[in-house]
Amino acid sequence: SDTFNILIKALLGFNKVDAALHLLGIMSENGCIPDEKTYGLIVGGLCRHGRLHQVLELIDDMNSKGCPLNAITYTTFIQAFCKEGNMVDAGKLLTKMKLYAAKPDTVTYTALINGYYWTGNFEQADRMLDEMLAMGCVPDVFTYTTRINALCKQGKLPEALQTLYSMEGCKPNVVTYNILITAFCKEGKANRAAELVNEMKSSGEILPNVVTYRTLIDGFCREDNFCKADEVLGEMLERGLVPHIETFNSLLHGLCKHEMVSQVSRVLYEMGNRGFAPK
RNA sequence: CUAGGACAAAGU
Repeated sequence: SDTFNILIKALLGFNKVDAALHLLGIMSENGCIPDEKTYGLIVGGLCRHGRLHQVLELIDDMNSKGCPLNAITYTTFIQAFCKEGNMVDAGKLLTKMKLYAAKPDTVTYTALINGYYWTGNFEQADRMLDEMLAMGCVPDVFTYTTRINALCKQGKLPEALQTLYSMEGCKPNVVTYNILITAFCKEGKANRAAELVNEMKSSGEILPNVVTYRTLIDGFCREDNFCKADEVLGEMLERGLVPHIETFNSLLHGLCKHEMVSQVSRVLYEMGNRGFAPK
């Protein structure tokens, strides 16, 4: 069944979910028993395509074959509901999962916490975190980052920063910082955001990525600080990162408005260098 | 040797 798992994984990589399902059938016909991973792969594929009803059918099939869902597969399924914003079914699944002695872990809880806060249910998100800790699961970067995101979305930036600086057992990464950078930019504090970028750089291990730069450039643009935005673009290009065409456009918009002609031509030149055609 | 969880996306 290892062989089949490799094939199934490959098919799913090409989004060939039906072909993978077909292969699952063939497997059984040939007396090859799908294992937990086989099912996990297929559930993941179905979830990614929003075909949650078929997952339910598959679960029946699994049960009849004496192969109950394991923790990973439960989590995959739970997360699919979270992504749809269907926290009712996500919560039901969690209950079921606990009943079946498949212990929810940090990944499971983080997915749920993220789901609750995206749907604006911050109280429940906090409760999930409490439950997670009570169950002895250790928060990791993903958990902290999700929590910081929730605080930011509620406008609690001071608390978010406090959380950043009190992380234990793991270190913030570029995503953690990006979330805070976004939050400051949205509050019209692009300068503060830029400080955070410097802070992450000076940590020596975390490098800004395209998301970081794009966020910061947009932040400066919405404050009409196109000089700074242009500076950031320059740094980005120096580092060999490729901005999205929209980033160029939003910057050009501002530079034109302020009649910063020489910089406009320079940006256009840089665009051309990178194979972007103005459109 | 990686089957599951976290981030941005302008102007008009």
